[in-house]
Amino acid sequence: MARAYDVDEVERKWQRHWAEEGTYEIDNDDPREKFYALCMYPYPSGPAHQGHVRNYTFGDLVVRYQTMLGKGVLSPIGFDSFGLPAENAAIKTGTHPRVFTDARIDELRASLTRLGAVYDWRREVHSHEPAYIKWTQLIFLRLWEAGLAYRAMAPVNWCPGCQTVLANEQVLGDGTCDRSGDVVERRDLEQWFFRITTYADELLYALDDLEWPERAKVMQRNWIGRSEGAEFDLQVEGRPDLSVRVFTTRPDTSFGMTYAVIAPEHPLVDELTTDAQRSAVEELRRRAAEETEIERMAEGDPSALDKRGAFTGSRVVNPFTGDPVPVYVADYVLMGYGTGAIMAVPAEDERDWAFATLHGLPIVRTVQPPGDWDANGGGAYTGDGVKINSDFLDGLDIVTAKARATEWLEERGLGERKVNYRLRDWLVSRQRFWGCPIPAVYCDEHGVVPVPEDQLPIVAPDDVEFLPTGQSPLSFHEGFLHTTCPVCGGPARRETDTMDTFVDSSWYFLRFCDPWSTDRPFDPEAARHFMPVDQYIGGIEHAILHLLYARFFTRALIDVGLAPGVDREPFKHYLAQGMIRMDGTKMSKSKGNLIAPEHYFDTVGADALRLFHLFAGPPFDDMDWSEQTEQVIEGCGRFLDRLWRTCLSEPDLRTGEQTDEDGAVRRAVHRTVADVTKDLERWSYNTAVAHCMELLNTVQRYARGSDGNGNTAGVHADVWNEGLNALLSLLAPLSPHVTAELWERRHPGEPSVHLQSWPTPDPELVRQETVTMVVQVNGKVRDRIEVDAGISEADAQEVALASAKVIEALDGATPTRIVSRPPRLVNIVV
RNA sequence: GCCCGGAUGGCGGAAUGGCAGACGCGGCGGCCUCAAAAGCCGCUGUCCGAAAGGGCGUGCGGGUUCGAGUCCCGCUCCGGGCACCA
Repeated sequence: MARAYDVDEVERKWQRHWAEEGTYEIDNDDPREKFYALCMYPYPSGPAHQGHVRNYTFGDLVVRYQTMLGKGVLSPIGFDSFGLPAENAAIKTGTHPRVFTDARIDELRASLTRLGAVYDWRREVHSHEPAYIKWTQLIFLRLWEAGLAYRAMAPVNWCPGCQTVLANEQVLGDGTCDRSGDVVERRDLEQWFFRITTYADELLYALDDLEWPERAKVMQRNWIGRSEGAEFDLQVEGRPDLSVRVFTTRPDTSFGMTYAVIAPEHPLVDELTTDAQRSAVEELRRRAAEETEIERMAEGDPSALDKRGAFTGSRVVNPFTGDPVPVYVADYVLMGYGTGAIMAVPAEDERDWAFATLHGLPIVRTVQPPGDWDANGGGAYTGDGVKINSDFLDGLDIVTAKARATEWLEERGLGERKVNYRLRDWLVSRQRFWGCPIPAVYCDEHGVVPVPEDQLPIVAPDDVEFLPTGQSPLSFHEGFLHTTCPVCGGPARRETDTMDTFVDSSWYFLRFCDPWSTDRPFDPEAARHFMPVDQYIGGIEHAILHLLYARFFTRALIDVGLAPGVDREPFKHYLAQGMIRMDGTKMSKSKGNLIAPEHYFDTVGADALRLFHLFAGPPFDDMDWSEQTEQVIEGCGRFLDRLWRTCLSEPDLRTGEQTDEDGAVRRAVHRTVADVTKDLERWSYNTAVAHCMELLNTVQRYARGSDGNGNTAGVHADVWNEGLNALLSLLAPLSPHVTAELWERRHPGEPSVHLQSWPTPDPELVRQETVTMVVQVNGKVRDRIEVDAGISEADAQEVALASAKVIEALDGATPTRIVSRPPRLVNIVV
């Protein structure tokens, strides 16, 4: 595509200029009102792909726009540089993960620069650098000290193909590994956890005030999964010393409990199992233990599950009725939630209903279902209704009955109100090399002991062997492994596990506020100044994990004293950018290479590619990369060519009095300024581009009229300059290179367009003078009449009724009603 | 199964309850040119009509309203999230 200007030369010139001038560097004591613009820092995977381009184009637009608004914008960037791909590459090729990663960082940094994205590069951080590791480890120690980090036995995901433990997020919905496709196994290992559950309620309730996309908030709410109910003891029949505690969200249904269930892993299974039942129970437990996720899923959908279970031989007493009911062991009850035991009420719970019918257990309804319920298939009824068969609860609605039943338990000291969460503590141990080492040592005498802070950072040695053994290479490195106990000085062994990389990304935005700090993770004053992030941009795939962890971490850092006074919510606005798809699927790497941004930087240039990403559709929507995409990108290049030619054209300019056409063009200019400003404020980037295109069309038509073939009075110098200046300003955050170049050529020696103030529209000119008034008869448009924008209701009606087209449409009928919305519309109803 | 989104020309997409289809892509026609490319101008929802003009039209069926792409109720299809959490 032949271009109107040397795109490559212009873009490189300005990229160099911004870097040399330090235009977007900001000091911590900057006096301007702050604005913190942040894109999720990327995992360095090599040159940018189109997903990056989209993300960082949105972010850069915000940085430049807010700067022109006069804010002191903090625009940092860094790299999420720990992670499995680098370690896998090391196993495969022998290259050290750091060498591999540093090379990928250089590539991605170069891509971002070519995109024209601007940052305060002095603040760049890499999560694998000792200067960052040190503080991640210190934070770990402080959380440990505060009881927010602890060690416990836990089942973990083990991938036999990768020979390593996986993070939960690396296990797909069907229980397979997202890299190798192998079925993930469960293993019990002692692991490190962060006590995120302490903050469950706060993390839940604070969501209400966040300006986030609703679906992201809903995902977090579901993930936290708060449920209110009651917990109480079921006395084991004939065993006054033994009871089973259960949790229920439906204490109102207690009179309908016809059996109880405990999880196969429940500690009381052995005690409750009679000799006669032992072999059946053992068989069930064995199967449950061996069972993998995928095998359980294969049983079918939950509603039709074979509710496998075995009778223990014991009975417990229903405290409400005094009746004994049988206790079963069944794998549909999970040890990890609630108490690992339930009262089963088949009439009001679908799972219990399925189990009860399969095992021939009685069913007692305690809520009156609708009259046609059983006729329409029946089953468990979980809706609202009147309580029945429930003694003192009879006649009540469910909400009242729940409260009454809970009170009844509390009065008798049998149980109490209880809130449970689906959210579990965050398992942070990883049996990997390429992550932040956990700063702990094991001493035979003193157990697990924290590494003293003055010994940080603990950095992994370079001379390790990368083998797919399923253990961190650190555990074979004698020099690293052996140390001394900080308490007694005796021989001790280092922790060889590293931290989940989500730990690194849970506080990087705080480090950005003060990346130079050498005596603490960051200066709280700097964090107080810049936090919270005013605009956070990144993929919705991080809606739960990263965003939840970061919200937890910010609170935890405040509470352990590392960030006093900092806002407890790190991200005020979150723009969840949509994914780029090809053929309806998420982009694969091989396909992604075909549309590599570098190719477009070389051909149409970064400005046109940016404009395309902004123009293609709403930023939160997924985008299909199709055959047509190429042509749309070229269209964006054509637009910039026209901009170039128009800005540098030299029509004959006149001065003096302005004509009506001059006035019309001026009004178009000011309306565009108003429209684009509004669009940028509401993230409607595609319409902002459209409005700029419209204005260029208007200005071009205006100029062309003066070429001799139009019927205008020619181009007025003031109108011409006002129009082009506004257009270049409005486009500056969108296509920064070409606008900077054109501005410089039109205003030699003056400050760059990027240092100009964002234009403000003249309200007088934004207001329309005349408006096309629509006249409807019975809601159908019959005429369009140009009227004064300030027309009165009476005049509007008069004009409407005088219209020949309206008279014809009325055909002599008398209006029964006239709805007037001057100056836009009059609707005549007959 | 449950919970969110979404459905508008050939395509991407615009439209505070008030002119549906802005802007762009593609297509058609024209100008320029020896010719092509580039550029420029015009047309481009659909049906009827030579035209003027008119009918119909925002997934489907109802409703509210003077007026519905927009609000309400009931579906269909597509996308996403969660799926034995008691």
